[in-house]
Amino acid sequence: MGATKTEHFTAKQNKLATLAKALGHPARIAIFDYLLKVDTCICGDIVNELPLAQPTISQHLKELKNAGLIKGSVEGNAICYCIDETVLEILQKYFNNISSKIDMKKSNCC
Amino acid sequence: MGATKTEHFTAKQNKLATLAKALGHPARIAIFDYLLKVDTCICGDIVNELPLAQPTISQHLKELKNAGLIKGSVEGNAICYCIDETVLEILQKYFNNISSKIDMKKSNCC
DNA sequence: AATCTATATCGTAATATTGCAATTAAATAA
DNA sequence: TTATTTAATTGCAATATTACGATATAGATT
Repeated sequence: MGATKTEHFTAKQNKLATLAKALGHPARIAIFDYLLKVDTCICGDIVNELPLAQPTISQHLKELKNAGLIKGSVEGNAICYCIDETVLEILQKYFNNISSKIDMKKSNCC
Repeated sequence: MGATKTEHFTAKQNKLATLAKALGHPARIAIFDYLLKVDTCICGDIVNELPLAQPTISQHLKELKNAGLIKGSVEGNAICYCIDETVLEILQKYFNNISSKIDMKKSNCC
C-alpha cells in the first residue's frame, strides 16, 4: 500500500485532485505568485527569487507542467514559463460551484 | 531532506498550500462531492459510499479537518461532518483573483 | 451491566515527495 | 572550437503519505 487508489474514483475527481495536489506545496504557490507578479513569463530568474536550489525548482516546475497548470516555451537558451488559463479555469469553476451550492443550502446542521 | 521548507515562504503561501494539499487526493475530493450531494451533513454513511476501509476514510476526514476544510460535531454516537465555508472562501478568492489578474494581462508571450 | 454501533487510533508496510549535489544537455558567446 | 549560461536529469537520503488490520473508545440500546 501507500499508492493512491485512483481507479476507484471518477476521472473528474482524479483530475481535480491532481490539480490541487500540484498547488499543494508553498514553493509551487510561490512560483504562481511570481508568475502573476511579473508582467511577462518567467525566464529563469525564478531560481534567484525562491530560496531553493536550482534542481529543486526545476522539479517543482516540472510538476506544475505535468499537471497542466503552466506551460513553457523555449526562448533562446532560457525557458519561458507562464500560467495555463484553461486548466486553471477548472479549479476556479469548482470552488465557485461549491460556494454557490453551499449558499443554497439551508445549513440545517453543524 | 524530504520535509517541506515552510519557513522560507509566507504565511499566506503556506496556508494556501495546506488547503490545496488537503484537496490533493481523489478520496478527499469524493468526500467533498458527497458532502455537497447530500443535503445535510454526513454522519457515517460516507464509509459505505467510498471504496476505502473505515480507518482510511477516518484518516482522510482528519486531514480535511486539520486543514480547516470541514468541521465535525458529535451527534449521538455518530459524528456529523460538513464543509466549513469560511476556509473554502480563501481558495475561491485565490482562484478568482488569479483569473482576473491573468485576464488583465496582455499575454505578450507563450 | 452487556452489547451493539460508529468512529478514532495504533502499528506497520508500501509508496511518494522533497531537497540537493553532481552531472548532463543545449543554446549562446567568446 | 572552447567557454559560458540556463535548465533538465540522475542518484540518493530524509521524510511524508496512503492504506488497512487490529484494537480502542464512546455513546446508544437492550
